[in-house]
Amino acid sequence: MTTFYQEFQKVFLSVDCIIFGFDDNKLKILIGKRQMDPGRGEWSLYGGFVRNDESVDEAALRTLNELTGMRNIYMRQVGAFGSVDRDPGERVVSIAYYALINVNDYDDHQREEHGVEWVDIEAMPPLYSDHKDMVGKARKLMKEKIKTEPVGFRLLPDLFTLTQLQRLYEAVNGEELDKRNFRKRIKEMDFIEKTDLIDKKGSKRGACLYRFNRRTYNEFPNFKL
Amino acid sequence: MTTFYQEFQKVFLSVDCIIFGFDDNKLKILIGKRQMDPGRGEWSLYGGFVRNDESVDEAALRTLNELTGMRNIYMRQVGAFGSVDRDPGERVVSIAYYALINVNDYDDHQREEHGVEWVDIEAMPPLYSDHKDMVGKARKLMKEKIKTEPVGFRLLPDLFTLTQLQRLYEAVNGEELDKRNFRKRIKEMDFIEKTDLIDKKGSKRGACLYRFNRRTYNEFPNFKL
DNA sequence: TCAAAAGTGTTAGATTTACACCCATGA
DNA sequence: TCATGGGTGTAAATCTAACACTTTTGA
Repeated sequence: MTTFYQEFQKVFLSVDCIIFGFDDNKLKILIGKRQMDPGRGEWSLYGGFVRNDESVDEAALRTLNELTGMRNIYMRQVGAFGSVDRDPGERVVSIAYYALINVNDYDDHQREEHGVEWVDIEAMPPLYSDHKDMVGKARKLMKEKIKTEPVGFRLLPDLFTLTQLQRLYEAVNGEELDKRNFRKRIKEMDFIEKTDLIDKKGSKRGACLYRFNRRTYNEFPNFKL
Repeated sequence: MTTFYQEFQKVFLSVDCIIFGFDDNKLKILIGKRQMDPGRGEWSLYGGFVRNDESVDEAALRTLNELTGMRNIYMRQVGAFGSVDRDPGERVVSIAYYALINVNDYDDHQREEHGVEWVDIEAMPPLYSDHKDMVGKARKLMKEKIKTEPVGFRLLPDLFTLTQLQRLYEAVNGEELDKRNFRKRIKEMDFIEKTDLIDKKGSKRGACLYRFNRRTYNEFPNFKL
């Protein structure tokens, strides 16, 4: 293979993952204490380096899979973070990605083995390097996305109650919603199907369980919340 | 300096610029025929490589300045493009940026020296590598941005008519707008100031010239179009 | 004198928001 | 029996969208 660009400098390229979860009516992200230098012991996003035989997106998926063992994770790019001094040792440019997972699908032992924890996004500790900026931008993008595309379901179990769904949107938007107006809008979306199953965990009376029907959505994609 | 990451591979990192302009009631971008291998002769965005002593954002600004001689250009990151084979020769990951400039501010001789042209975005030729994807994403992001932040003025002269402003929004949104409704909304925005100057170029009767007042906007930032 | 762009208000319909009570159940 | 969350409809207010004619002037 010919080398075309000898005169230019190369950089290390990494990916960092903002992994969102929803639990206890709160939006959470998965962070851990860095186990490597530089920055050992500081709270940090989970990341990895991009290899030469994989795309940047593939590197992010691989990294997510390494951490969670999960596949088919919803993931979107947040952007490139490229300050000169963002890594204290070497020039490392990082591409941030956010992911949406259902916390119940993530095995707790695997989580502990990797030394990561679910942390309430409203009560995040200081983070390593520019990771706080990454989280901020990821959150903003996710908030916009979840308004216009049915991706919020990725944060919930397959079966969920309308109150759970409402609490999710409240956590993401940072404001309370009116129960009746919220349910009115849900009713208009045929792809949010009522099942005949009842959830008894959340209340004494029990609440109907719903599911997202992707088929129906694809036929008539008119999501708006 | 210590090397922490010896085991990982480095990549070339470039920036590519989607430079939007507005002329002849059409949204345009600045592209040129590649003067280097690989891809010599193909239509391409203007780009450059990231140096180790500058941030990625700085590299984009430097590249924009190299091409246009302009400073204080409005510029936002589009994202990282990192397919393995996006560059036929070497592994090059590129960070795309879009910029908004007023075509009148760009010296035509300088433009010709760099061999770039303003091309109607609705009639773009095929572009080198993944540049078409970059343009698509840039356009989508710009379209969203221009709805909620007063950045469209960057594409117009300091003094502009309401018809010019309307044509700009029509070009970006890809649909015609109602003149009366459009002007009603403009009137509500105090930071779009009517001057007592008249433009006689666009019509026989003459149209009032307006300007964007950033001070007023900062006091009461309520833009929405 | 006429073609071409500038400028100007009103109304119907659609959307959004505010709001309060009864129900079923487990503790 | 009572505390807790589940479930339901209406009306006012706001926002959006549709629509047509007069003015000015250079060619």
